[in-house]
Amino acid sequence: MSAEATDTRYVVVAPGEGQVVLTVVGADGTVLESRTLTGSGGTERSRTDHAPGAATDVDLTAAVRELERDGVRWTWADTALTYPPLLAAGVRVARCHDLRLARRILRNAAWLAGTPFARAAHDAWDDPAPVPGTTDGLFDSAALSPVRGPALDPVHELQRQLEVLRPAPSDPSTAPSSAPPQVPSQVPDDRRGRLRLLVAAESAGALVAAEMAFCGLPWRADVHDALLTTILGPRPVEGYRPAMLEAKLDEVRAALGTTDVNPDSPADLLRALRRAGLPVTSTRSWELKELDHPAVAPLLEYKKLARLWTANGWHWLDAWVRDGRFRPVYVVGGVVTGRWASDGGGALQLPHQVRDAVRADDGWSFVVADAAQLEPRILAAMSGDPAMARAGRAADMYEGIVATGAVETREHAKYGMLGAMYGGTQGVSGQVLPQLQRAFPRALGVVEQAAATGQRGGRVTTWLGRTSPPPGAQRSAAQGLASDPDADTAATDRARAQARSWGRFTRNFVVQGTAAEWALCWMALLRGRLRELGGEAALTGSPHLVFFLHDEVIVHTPAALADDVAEAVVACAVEAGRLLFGEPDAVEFRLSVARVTSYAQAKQPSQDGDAATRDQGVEG
DNA sequence: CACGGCTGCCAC
DNA sequence: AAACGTGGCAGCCGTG
Repeated sequence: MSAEATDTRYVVVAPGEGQVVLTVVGADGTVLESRTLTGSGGTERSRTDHAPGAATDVDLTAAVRELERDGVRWTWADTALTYPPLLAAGVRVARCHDLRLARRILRNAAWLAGTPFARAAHDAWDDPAPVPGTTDGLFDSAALSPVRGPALDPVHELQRQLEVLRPAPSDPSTAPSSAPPQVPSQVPDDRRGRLRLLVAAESAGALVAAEMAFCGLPWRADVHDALLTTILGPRPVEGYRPAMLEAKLDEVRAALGTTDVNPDSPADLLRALRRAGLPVTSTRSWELKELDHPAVAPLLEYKKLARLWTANGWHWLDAWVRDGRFRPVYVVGGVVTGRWASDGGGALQLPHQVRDAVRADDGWSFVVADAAQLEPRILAAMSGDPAMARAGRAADMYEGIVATGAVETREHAKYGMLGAMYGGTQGVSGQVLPQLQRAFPRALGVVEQAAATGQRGGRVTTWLGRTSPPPGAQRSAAQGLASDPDADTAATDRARAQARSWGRFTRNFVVQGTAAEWALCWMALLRGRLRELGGEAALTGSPHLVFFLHDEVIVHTPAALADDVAEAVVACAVEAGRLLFGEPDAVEFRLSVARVTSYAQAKQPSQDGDAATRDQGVEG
């Protein structure tokens, strides 16, 4: 993930009608060479799987294989469109530059405000990527796709992005290349360097996402089905509830003295509960839990079972698991903070209940690794708070905080820190906040400052320069109203509440977003190491990433390599910390690492919160 | 009947 | 411990 190399050569892939143009561009933006690939006779493919931006008629694979040996950075509009066909043809690439993902980051970057790049008029590069596979007749997105139009020249776009990211010539680290057309402004080179790293990491993430979709998460439908049958009863006839749900529902109805309550309708259920004399204001589980009534227990059980049935039951299995693999669609950068989102399949919310269906292939293992207390460690690192960094070198950071004497118990440390990062004010969070502020003024200052900026309507940035969106029009309108002396108090209160809410968002943004950057770097580095471990073997025949969830990865690996993989995962976590925050390892990014054959054997959430008993992994 | 808002719960 | 951050998604229910 060497984002900095000045000798990098970019190969821009520009698909057109019946041809693909490959343009080699130097790090200074100079076009070095270009070649046109045309549909070679005989191998012409059907256009039925035509995706916009993908090289459909032209076989790219040979050219990619050849140029890949030179270590180039592949540059294309959308990794999600262009890379999957290459993977299907057995081709992998080491590095890429995703123009659309980079564009979004750079256009929003507050650090680049005032540059010509930031001020340029909106164009189609700012539009969302076309959706792959939407190619039916009238709404053929390929035909409509601006990617194919003359207006969107990927070479030109790369040149613009390289220019805005290029270090100023005064920077001693800059190679004395021919004077680049200078240069947007007084953006400090340090910031440009961070943005270069962010763009490289985001692009690497796009490669990982495509590869994970290609490989899929190993999923045993038979195990899943057996699990459902055990918990819910046999699969019911379509339109009927499973037996165990009906049984619980009978108990609920008996206890409430009704025969016809629909437990799936909150309004109906609420009425029935109140008729039975229960003083509830909603049907939320946590509210019901407080009540002493014979209907409560079976109702809570019903809700639990119903959730499993509707969200991850047989329908889900039919829809999302094929040939022993679960293939969710990951949306890189889909969350404003830089976290990934997913589209369909609920990949970001796989309940622990069903994780036993995630099984390694015969002779293979999973290495499941999860960053321990990632966000507080990130806050310690980005704030440079020496006392909190000391706590962040402990195996368990919350114990580390207790050891500084700032708070009494691990629970106080945990909920205090979570509250500080989320903007909590009530309960334990609020109580210990002053203690944390006293002990860690710089760290708490970072989040307080971010909250204050957001509350004023300002924007904040992560460590690498991802910038929060401007407050919505709705908020601004409310603000305007609030400053109007005639505004009624209700409107004023609403405006204040909205401002505070935006402050909580920006408070969390800087930490969550920087944690996402660490995780991207971690995964990008790991991807490279896994490729080395795999040697010449194909992606699915060697250790490969199969799952990523904010601060957690799963690698599917031949069992014989599992120990090497576990070591690599830990090494990459350390390296990711250095990449972002520099050499000294002021904070240690610890992992818990498990070598398992079922995902369910990896950490379980314990009932009493976040067990301090969890093992702290192989780096011990 | 499609769509969107709302509720509630899952994940981190 | 408490109802405080980011999301996805199923089902209900009112609206056009």
